[in-house]
Amino acid sequence: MITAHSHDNDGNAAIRLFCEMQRDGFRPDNFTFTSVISAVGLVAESEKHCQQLHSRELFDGMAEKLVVAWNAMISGYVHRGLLQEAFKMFKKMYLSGVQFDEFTYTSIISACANASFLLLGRQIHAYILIKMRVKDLVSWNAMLSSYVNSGRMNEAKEIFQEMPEKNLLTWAVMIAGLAQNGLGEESLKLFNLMKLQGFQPCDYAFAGAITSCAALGSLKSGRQLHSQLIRLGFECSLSAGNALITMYGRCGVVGDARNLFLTMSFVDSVSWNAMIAALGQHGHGVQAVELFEEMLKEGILPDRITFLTVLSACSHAGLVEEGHRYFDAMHDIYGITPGEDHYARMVDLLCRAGKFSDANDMIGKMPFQPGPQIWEAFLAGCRNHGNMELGIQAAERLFEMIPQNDGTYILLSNMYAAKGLWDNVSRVRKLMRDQGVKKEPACSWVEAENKFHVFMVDDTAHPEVNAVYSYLKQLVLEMRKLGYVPDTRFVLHDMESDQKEHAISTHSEKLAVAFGLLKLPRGATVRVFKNLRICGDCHNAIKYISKVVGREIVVRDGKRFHHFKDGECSCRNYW
DNA sequence: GTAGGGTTAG
Repeated sequence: MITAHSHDNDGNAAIRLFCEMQRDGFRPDNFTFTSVISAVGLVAESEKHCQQLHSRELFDGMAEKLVVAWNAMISGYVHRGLLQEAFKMFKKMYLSGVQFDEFTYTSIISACANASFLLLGRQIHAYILIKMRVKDLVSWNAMLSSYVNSGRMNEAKEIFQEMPEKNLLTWAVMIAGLAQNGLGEESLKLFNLMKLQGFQPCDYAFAGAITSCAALGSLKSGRQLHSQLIRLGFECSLSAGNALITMYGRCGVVGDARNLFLTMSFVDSVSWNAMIAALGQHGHGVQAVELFEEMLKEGILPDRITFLTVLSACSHAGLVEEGHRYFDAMHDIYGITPGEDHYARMVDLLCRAGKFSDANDMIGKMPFQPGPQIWEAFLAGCRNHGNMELGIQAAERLFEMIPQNDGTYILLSNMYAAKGLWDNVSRVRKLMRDQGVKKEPACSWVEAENKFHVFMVDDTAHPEVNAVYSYLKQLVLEMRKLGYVPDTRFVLHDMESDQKEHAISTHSEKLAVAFGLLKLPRGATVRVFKNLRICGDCHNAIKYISKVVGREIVVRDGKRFHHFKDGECSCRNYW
């Protein structure tokens, strides 16, 4: 009977029965003890029917400790989140010479997955791999997801290869893991392989694949996945639906995201957060804020992420007052303590708006030391407003905190270049070289003719690059007639001025835009993606291009979207 | 008598 309650997850009922049993004078045996240990493990300390009953005492009192009892102890600890205790028990078990079985392994793997005890996890993992060749599928999956969750994708791939069998969950974990770790193309390949091997993808696998499309900007594959999803009857899946909202937003079609959001039969706070984020990334700050207010009216509680997205939305749209109001409300009304990330959004909002002294006040009010996030936001704002003095201060802090971060050097060097202080530019560049820091290469890509075309600066690798350059030349002639003047302040090295013009004319985003215009059907919107922030001259040039060709051009850079149309950009130069 | 694996939002 005690076991039955334990199986029903009713730990308290089992404990009560055990107390009765003892009161009536029955002596519990090993089996009873094990069940009760398990029952105690199910219940939180504060909710336990009998506070005096501790699994550890029961365990220590057992005359003969079989593997089952050890397992019950370990899984109880894991269940209550006492991971250190679980590891201690595991070690003790090893020292006592009792052989582990698959129950032991799964509990301990799960403990490794739940914590950042990665080092310990690795030792145990190595041990398990050697000691136990035969594992069941669930243990393998637990191991796989612990690697995926800690971002160790090479190890995860090894495990995935090594697994003697796989199920739906194995595939889903791997597909989502690749998506989250910047390996979108591999993730989509795996999704197709899954189907080829006869597995019908579940909605979690779909969600992972859709997330990859969002990262890559592959609207085409994203739409295909959406229709497959409907055909297979997963239309109501929350995780897939939420991933789709993000995918549409991140692929530049925020209207499609909104349509989906409005027609989904179930939504949760993740859906709301995703939709608010999509609006914010496209610079629709007012709409984002309105949606947030609607969320509150519907009685849905905002969380930390909701506030991050709302503050970002305010920042991209210059809604300073609203930002302040929500920042205060977060703590005062919703009881959420702002983290460094929330403060960083506020600093970003204020600096972007040129309110540096307010930003400094904000930093002064922080209950902890400002970290890299704060100074990065500060520096970016200084760069936008050409505030050299404060920019240098922020950069110095960043050099101390994260000397290997390429962005600091680049922003600082950009600031000097914009003012024509070329000596300082070369000093920063030298410092960067001396520190062994490499700039992440800029690249832009565009989806056309069923594949992605990637362009680097001054690209020579793409097979059709000559056609792109000659088309760009033609475009520039037309643009100049409308008043376009190349802005060479955005070159990073000092050189002769015609060389500077050449240098900016080959920026990757210009190449990708030109290629898209050449290859996509007449009149179709061109959607270009860039890994870093768009360059100021490119931003200006693409405005002119949109006017010359009479087409809409959408660029997603590392931070946000720019919709170019009729010579204007949706960001209204606020970015 | 003991156990366990997933997803979506920034």
